[in-house]
Amino acid sequence: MKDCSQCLVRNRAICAGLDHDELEVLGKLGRKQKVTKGQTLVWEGDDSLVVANVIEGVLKVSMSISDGREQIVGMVFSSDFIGRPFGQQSPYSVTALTDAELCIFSRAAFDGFARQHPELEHKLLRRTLDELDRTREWMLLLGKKTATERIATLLLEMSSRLGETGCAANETELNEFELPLDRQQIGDVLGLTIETVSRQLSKLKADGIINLPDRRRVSIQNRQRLQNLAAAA
Amino acid sequence: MKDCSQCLVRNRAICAGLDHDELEVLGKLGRKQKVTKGQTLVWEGDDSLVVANVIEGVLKVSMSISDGREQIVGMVFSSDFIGRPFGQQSPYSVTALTDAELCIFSRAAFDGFARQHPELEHKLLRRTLDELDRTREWMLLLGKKTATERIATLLLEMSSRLGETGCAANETELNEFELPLDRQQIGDVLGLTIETVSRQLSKLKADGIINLPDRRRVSIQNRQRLQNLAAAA
DNA sequence: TTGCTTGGTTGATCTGAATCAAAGAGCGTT
DNA sequence: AACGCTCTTTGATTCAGATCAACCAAGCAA
Repeated sequence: MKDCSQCLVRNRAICAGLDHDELEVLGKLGRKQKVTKGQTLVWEGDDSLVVANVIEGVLKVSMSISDGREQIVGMVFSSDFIGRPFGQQSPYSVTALTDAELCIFSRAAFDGFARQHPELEHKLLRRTLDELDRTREWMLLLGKKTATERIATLLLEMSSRLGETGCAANETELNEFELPLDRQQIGDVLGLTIETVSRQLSKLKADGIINLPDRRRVSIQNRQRLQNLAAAA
Repeated sequence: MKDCSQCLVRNRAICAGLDHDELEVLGKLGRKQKVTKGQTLVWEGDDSLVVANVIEGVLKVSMSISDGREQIVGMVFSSDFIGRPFGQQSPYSVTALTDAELCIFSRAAFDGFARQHPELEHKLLRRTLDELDRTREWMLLLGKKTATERIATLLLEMSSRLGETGCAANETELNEFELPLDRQQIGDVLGLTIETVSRQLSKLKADGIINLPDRRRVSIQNRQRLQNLAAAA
């Protein structure tokens, strides 16, 4: 890697907080890599060979049953961490939903570096705890929420996570954004079929709560009503 | 705390690996506490004041929607860690499913100790990563599996987790065990109603796959068929 | 212009699990 | 042994979302 100090996610990824020398060592272990939309970086069940920071783009984390049913179990955004450190196999696949740019490390090398840099492990721990919280929130959605509640929750979550910039002064809830998911993928996140997703979105549009300028764009017309529908905890 | 060296989970909990002096310091921060079945230790949304190691017993981690719908998002067994370190609020409740014995720490004190003991944080990180894997596996269940598959998966999971002793030479898959959950709670783990749970269990019994000696006991008669029904990934 | 492809919508019908309703079964108390 | 309690099972009915089946719209190639 050329120069971590110029990295787009320098202050938001887990490498933030490392000093100049440490960054130099870590930088030698990693390499920048572009992946294209649809490309799978890690396959469920395969040896866990790489981990990475996301510099730019959105990826999905998914698990599936042998007959083809698939569930998206996580979404990874700019500055987030990808992969399964300290584990022989990856229990899930990681696939790019948009073109993306990553900072990739061999898992073994990263594990070794991490064990020697408590500050890095601490950041990774905090991130993992946050991810666990989000995942549990999603379990509540999958176990107990109705189709309408699920769609509303997803739109609000995307509005919020796509608006994150890492800069505390600049946390926006976007009112218009481009979904990094097609209808099938929305279904795979929410535990619904493509038809149900489509119907629910059409309903929200008919009710004037959202607008759908094109296949991928969503514009929130009435956030309050959307929040009511999401049946927040 | 009197003496960590005598602790039942000495070699399995996250404190394993600390040396004598460290253990003494940590021991002074913690206290043993018994909780009775049904008692709630941490309330969803409240300040995260305590964390703990489970010495003995089983607890549930749950989240709910304001109208009362509840989802169990995790189960905690002997030697597991409870609570939300490094966070102001706890996003979930923790409630004892059986009488239990805990080793409790104030969250703030534990956070401080952890930050100064990388080995402890490392153990906590590994545990959190494992818990995240299990949680994602459960998302697949909630999003995509049928009622039959869910019940079969739960029975196999309980058989395996109740059989864990921490001693690698002694990992058993129990063929008969006592469920720490009543029917309602099974429903709350699986995203099903109590009636569906009851019907599915009756069906498995009628098919000779399991036996139900009493309300809480389960005895697996044909593990292979149960595994087939679970539709493993 | 036509045809083809991919992704999305809409309608009709079906079904697995929820809901509604009523019995049982086990158990401690009097 | 009769009562009240909680938990569980079983049966009848309903319904949200799945499935099956057209159809539509945008992009693009020839």
